[in-house]
Order: sequence, then structure tokens, then C-alpha cells
Amino acid sequence: MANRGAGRPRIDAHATRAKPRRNQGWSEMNLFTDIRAAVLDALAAMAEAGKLPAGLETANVAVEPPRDAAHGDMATNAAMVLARPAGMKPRDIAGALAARLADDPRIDSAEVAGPGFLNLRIAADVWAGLVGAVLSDAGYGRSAMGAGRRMNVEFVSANPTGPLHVGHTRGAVFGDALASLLDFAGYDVTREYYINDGGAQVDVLARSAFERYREACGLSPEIAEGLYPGDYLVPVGEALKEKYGDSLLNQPEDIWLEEVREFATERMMAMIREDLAALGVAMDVFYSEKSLYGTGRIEAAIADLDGKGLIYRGTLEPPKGKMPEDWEPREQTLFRSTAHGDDVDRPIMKSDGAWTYFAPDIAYHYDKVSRGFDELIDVFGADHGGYVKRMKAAVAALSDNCVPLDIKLTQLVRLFKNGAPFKMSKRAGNFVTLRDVVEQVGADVTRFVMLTRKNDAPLDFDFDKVLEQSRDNPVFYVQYAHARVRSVMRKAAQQGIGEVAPKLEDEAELAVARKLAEWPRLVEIAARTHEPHRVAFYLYELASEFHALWNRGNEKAHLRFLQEGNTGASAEKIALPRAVGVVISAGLAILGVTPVEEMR
RNA sequence: GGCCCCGUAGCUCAGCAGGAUAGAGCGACCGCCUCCUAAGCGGUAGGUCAGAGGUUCGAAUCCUCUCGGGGCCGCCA
Repeated sequence: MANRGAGRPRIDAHATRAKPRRNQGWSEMNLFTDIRAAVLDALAAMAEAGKLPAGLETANVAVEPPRDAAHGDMATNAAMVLARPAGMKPRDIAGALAARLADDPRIDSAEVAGPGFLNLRIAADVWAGLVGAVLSDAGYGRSAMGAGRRMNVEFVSANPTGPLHVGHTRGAVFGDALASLLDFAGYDVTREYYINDGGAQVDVLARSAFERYREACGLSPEIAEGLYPGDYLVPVGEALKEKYGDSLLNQPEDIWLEEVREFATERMMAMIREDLAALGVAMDVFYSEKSLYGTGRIEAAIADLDGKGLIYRGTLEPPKGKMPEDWEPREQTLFRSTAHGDDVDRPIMKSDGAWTYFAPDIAYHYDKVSRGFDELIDVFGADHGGYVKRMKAAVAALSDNCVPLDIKLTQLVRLFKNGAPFKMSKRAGNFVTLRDVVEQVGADVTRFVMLTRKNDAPLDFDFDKVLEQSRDNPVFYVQYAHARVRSVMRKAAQQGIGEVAPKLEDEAELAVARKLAEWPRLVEIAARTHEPHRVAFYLYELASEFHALWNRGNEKAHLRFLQEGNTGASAEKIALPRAVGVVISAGLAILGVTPVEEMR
């Protein structure tokens, strides 16, 4: 993407807000960028020698793992990228580049292939060196990519009207892993939850809780249509009775509504925090929607947009296709979101003068921008897909295009039990909660499984299969690899085997080392695309290479990590599994999964 | 009617910033335990990347259209 710089948002507006980095520094060890640098050096030398035109754009020159391992360890597209601007044939450039790279001691061979690929084979001692670096470098895989930029990840943000259910669970896991991933990639990350405690739904909560209060006072509750029927409100009703006795009974709503609302909302948020804690999610900030009302903050945000000429009074066209029954044209206060890519302008104030839900949303994002974040991410359920454009428009307008907002949608979770769909009756209020899931399968399994699909793909979650111990359960498969590593390390410690520089000989060992070398690259790709599932897939691949090597040891004794009666050879051998353990632990840490010491 | 997501092996899904002969698991078939955990490993079979155009030296990937599945679409959050 040659024109990337043009659209890149400026960051100077907020760059003055220095804050101590939260991550532990980053690693410079990335074999792919090292070799890419060598390629660029060689190209520069060729230009120097008159073999290439000077000043060629090299941004698109890539050094990547080849799709087919038989092609070598790494491949570069340099010749094909440069052929046109240089006015030369790709294979000619590749040939000259190969000759230069052959002088690099790290490169065993460089061969031109296909339309102009240059396939590189890396010297064995380079791989051994990489394994050594994984062990000596505490931050292997960490990246400087984020450069300490401040990133706000808002996720879950469920209405405080009940316990978190499975859908929220996926959003929670995704958002938390994404936040950890970005931290690992060098961003300064804030995890944030927006509490929708300002709208009509918390009034409904209050009325529902009040019925439970009446119930606690010995009356029979009247859970009218539209109220929350879940029995999680029963203890709230009892607590209300404890606090107020029967003093609220037979009082009109305007007497008790506000107090009961406060009380119930607080109880719900306490429950939600516990749910999140059970899953291992800890927010940095809980941000109250209500705090935006009556404090002038909504007005300030709208005034900002008004100052940019983006607020006006007008009447919207009725939606095309299906006409609502009670449609009649009304003049409203509108945000000109179409000026920033939305399809229609959006109302921010109802015809009765009250704010729409969108107004506090705008104010909330205005506040995030004001707090100096360089980038924002919102994690929504897929059913909120319709709000993506308007939110992006709002942030673009509020930040003058300085703060990019990425909105990640998480698709549905389909529950199964032993292959059969699991029915949920939402009407009865007995939906499957986050607690149900975590209590049945554990937080680690829940988290890993939720990340075995791309966020925008539906996810099947089978309560039985996720606990199955077989290769088609990636949770188990990755954990098993780690347990094997730990098993070897325990035995090595018993035998007094120390740490020495690794030595790699067999192809299976090199395959594992190559996979380890991809880790820093994978982290950057996953962080850039905001896709933590890539970490889960990578760990599966790494585990697969490791299991393969392990099994080779079954066939060929000299490939076992522990060489009977030869502590020196064993020490050289166990560096590789130790490094695998390091990377699996680091990867699982990003996913929020605890690596196990042994399988039980 | 409009917008967003999706369509890849029999099934469930990956596919990195456009790269080479499109991958993995399951299922099917054939093999591997006197040996660090066989809860594992190796191999075989299986594809018009929904379809049609376009851009490109090169497209599953980018653009347009069509078909199919899902989601959303004014004063509910």
C-alpha cells in the first residue's frame, strides 16, 4: 500500500501526554525483518553499482515464509516488485540479488524460482541462534510497533440489567485478548466498559426489581410483559426489603423509581464485575452513561459538532422498503453524519426534546478523544452492525480525522450439547449465562475456544466437545504440547541438566525453530488487523510442529530431548522445547489462558 | 428498497500487506507404542475458492455486477 501515509491520521494533537509504558519493553529479535534488511542493503548496493536505478520504492518488498516449505526458509518478492519501476525483467533482478545475498553468512543459498521469487535457505546456526535468543530475551515476540500509542478498547458494555450471557462472553474474551495483544505489540492499552445506566432500560430494571421487592414483602409479584423476569432479581428485592423495610410499598413510582434504579443498577454492575472476574477479565475503566447527563457533557459534544456545521434541524425521509405503520414526518435535531461517510443523517434529539441514545454515545466518544487516546476500538455484537458507520462518522468529526475508530463485531455463539443444539428460552429469562459456561468448562477452555474463530464468523460452542481430549480440540492440543515441554524440563532438572547453547540437526527440529521465528511477525500481523484469533491458530501450528518432533524421538532415539547418560547432549537438545514452552506461554498469556504443567 | 458481514475439500474452518502446485482438523482409507505421556505421529484420497466481468506480470485476496445465507435499517438502548 504505497499511499498509506497519505491517509494516516496525525497523532501530534495528543502526543504530549506521556505515560509510563506498561509493557516490559520489546524484542529486536525478528529474523524476517533482519533478512529483509539484508535484502534492502543488497538492493542499495546494486543501485550503487549501477545495476539498478537509484531511488526505487522498496516499501512493498517483503520477506515472508514461503507457502511451501520445500521452497526454502524464506522468500522475497523484491525482484517482482521492482521489475516494472526499474524497467527490468524480474528474473534478472532476482539473479543479481541472489549473487549478492549469497555473500551473507546467514544465507546458505538464494535461488530464483517461478516468476521471480528469490528463495532463501538460512544457515543452521542462525536457527540455533534464534532459539538461543528466544531463551535469553525475556520479551521475545514483543513488538515496538505500537510505539506506546494510547489505545482504548471498549468491550462488553452490556446493559446493567442482568447477568452476562454467552454472547457477552465472546465479546469479553475477544476484547480482552485484543487488548493484551495490542499491549504485547507495544501499545499503551486501556480496557473500558461503558455502562448504559442512563436510558429507559434501567427504569425497566427498577420496576422489575420493585416487583421482587414486593415479593420479598410477602406480596405476589406482577412481572408484566416487558419487565425482566429473571430470578437473579430476587436477591435484589430481598436486599431492598432489608434496606427499606416496607416503606416503599404502595408508594407511587415517582417516589421510589430513582432510588430503586440506583440500587438495582449497582447490584447488577457488581454481578457483572464478578462475571468478568470469573472469566479473568479486568477492566481499567467503567464509564457511566448517566454521568453524561445533567453535567453539560452531551451539550459540549454536540456543541463541538455544531461548531463544525454538522448539526441542523430537519426531517428525515421514511426508510425505504418497509414503511413503519405509524410513520409521520417529524422535525428533529440531526447530526450530519453523511459528511463523514454515513448513509443518512442521524437524529440526536427526539421530537419531545429528549436526547436519543446516540447523543450520549457521541459524548462518550468525545470524552475518549479528549482523554488523549490515539486510537479507539469498539467491540460490538453483530446485531449492532448498523451503528458502525454513524459511530465512525461521529469520531471522525469530533477528532478532525485524527483518531481512527475501528469497530469489531462479534458474531453469534451457537450452543450445543454433545452435538445437539442447545435451546435457550429468553422469554423465561433462563438464558445461558457466562457463569454457566465458566462453571461447566472453566475460564481457560472458554477463552481459548472463543478465539478459535474469527470474530465475524459464527462460533459453535459444544459443552462436551470443548472438554474432549483429542487433536480436534485445539485447547487440549496446545496445552498438551506445553505439558510435554514441562514434563521434559522437570526430568531435566532432576538429572541436573543445565542450559547451554542449542544445537539443531534434524529437519523436524529446524521446522520447530522456523515456526518459532514466525512468532514476532505473527504478533505484528495480528495486532495490525486487530485479530487475536490468529494467535490461537499460530499456537496450534506450533504445537503441531512440536508434537511431530516429539514423535520423531519415538522413532529415532538420537532425537529425544533427554539423551540417556549424556547430560551434555541433553542440554543442547532441551533448549528447543524450552523455547517452545516460552512462546506457548507467551501466546496463551495473550489469550488469557493459563498454561498447564501436566495433563490430568 | 438501502447498508454491513458471510459463501474455500463430504463436514467445521484457516489463508498473513495481491504471489509459486489454495492449507489444517474431522470423517474415509493405509501405517507407527519393548522407547521422554500413542490424550500423540506419518501417509493416501478429496477443490471450477458461489458465479460472471474488471485491475495486475500475478487475484481466494482489490473493484463492479449477479445468485445464495445472516444481521441491521426514525422519536428502543
